[in-house]
Amino acid sequence: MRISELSVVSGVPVPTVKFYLREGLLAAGDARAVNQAEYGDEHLRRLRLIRALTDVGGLRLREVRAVLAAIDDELMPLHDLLGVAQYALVRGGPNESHPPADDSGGATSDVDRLLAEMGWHVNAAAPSRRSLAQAIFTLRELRWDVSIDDLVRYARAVDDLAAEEVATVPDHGSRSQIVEHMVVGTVIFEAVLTALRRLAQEHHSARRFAKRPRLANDARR
Amino acid sequence: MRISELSVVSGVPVPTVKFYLREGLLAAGDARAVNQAEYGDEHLRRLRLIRALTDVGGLRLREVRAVLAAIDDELMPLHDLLGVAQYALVRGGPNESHPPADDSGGATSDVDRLLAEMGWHVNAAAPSRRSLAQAIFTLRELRWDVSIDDLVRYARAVDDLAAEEVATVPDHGSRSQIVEHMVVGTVIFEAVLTALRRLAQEHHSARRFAKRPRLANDARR
DNA sequence: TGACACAGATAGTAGCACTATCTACAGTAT
DNA sequence: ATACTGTAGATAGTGCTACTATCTGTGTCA
Repeated sequence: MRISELSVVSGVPVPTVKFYLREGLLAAGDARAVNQAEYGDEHLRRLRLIRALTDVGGLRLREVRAVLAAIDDELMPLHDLLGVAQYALVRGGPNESHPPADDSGGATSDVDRLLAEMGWHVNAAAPSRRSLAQAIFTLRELRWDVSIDDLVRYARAVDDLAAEEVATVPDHGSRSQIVEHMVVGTVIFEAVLTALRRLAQEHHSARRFAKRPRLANDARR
Repeated sequence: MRISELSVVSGVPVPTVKFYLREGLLAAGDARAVNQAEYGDEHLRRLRLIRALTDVGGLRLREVRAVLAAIDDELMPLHDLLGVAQYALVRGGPNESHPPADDSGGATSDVDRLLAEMGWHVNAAAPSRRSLAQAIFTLRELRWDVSIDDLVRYARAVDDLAAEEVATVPDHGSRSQIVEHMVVGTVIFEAVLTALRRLAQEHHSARRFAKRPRLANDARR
């Protein structure tokens, strides 16, 4: 497969493919001559993964790069991989410098209490701890009271889901397949979950706030 | 309150506050003289909301503007507001032009089937429909089979949550309070849910993949 | 009265994700 | 042999976003 064909089947413009090559997101093709290279299925697959992570997952290329590096790092233990993927994912990673966010409301300790309540054992440095604390802090700043019980309710809802997701990671197959499964599961199913929550909200919101329930096929806006 | 004080208590630099004023995200202060204006609590509150939406919710300013406009539009029916908020939220709104994404896998009709299965009545033009279909399509492109049953499992997990969220929207208080509640609930709790899912994943992943399970005196539920 | 803060305006910056163009060469069609 | 198209690799430029800097004229307050 030459670069133009790769471009056509993936839907990614040739200059962009070249850009990804330069950026090291995509391995170079098999050079046949000084101006000819051959690309295979693994290139197509990687390209699709990159676009899935950016378009659906909303990752930036820097984050995609970190995830791909973790996928390709044969030495990285499997149980570290999720952490790396998540670290790459969290909004406001090493770049966006959130201020230490004076935690006078005790959002951080609320997170600790929640984890204890749920029996979740999570690395103290897990970036999601900080995101969660930040979100709770922000809610309180907007005068929204969030109790541990509220959080527990949310936590229970995702607990089974997460357990099942982890359980469905295959234990056979090549390492790269397993790893890709975990990453895709983390990133893309997040989009799925978000979309579903919004659909559910719209349904319940319509039932509560709509004056007369419409014929249900009303395309407004 | 003068602009410098507003800046200090909100943690937003003065030039940025000025920028928001220019952009119409923040109402002008009460002018006392040609170079003096007074800002009140509502300015602080609005400023905090802007930062919450951008920092925690990950919205762009254009989207924030749309949400704020909806909040301030006294004529907009309450049950349309969630839609507007969501429309502003969806990745790839009017700007990022996703291709129609040749839906040969039938992701769109799967979404329809799922909605029927759940009994959810959702506007045909709801942007979340498209996001969900896009995510499903992407998963299948990555050779991940997603069944309706899988989706239903996810949907059930968020159904109760969404119902409760909608139920806790107060029916008293000023319109702007109600509206702000809905927006904050949609946007910020999404961040909460995401963080919780990742924490749960990390816990379950550690239990499965860590070589030696730790002392593990964790009574789950 | 003199240092300082402020409003409003214009201009500049940094980061991101591409996109365009150029050169030199290679394969293919005629 | 010659023209044409495609390609690798390099450098430079674009469009967008979210600020950030600086300037001017003015007002406040010690």
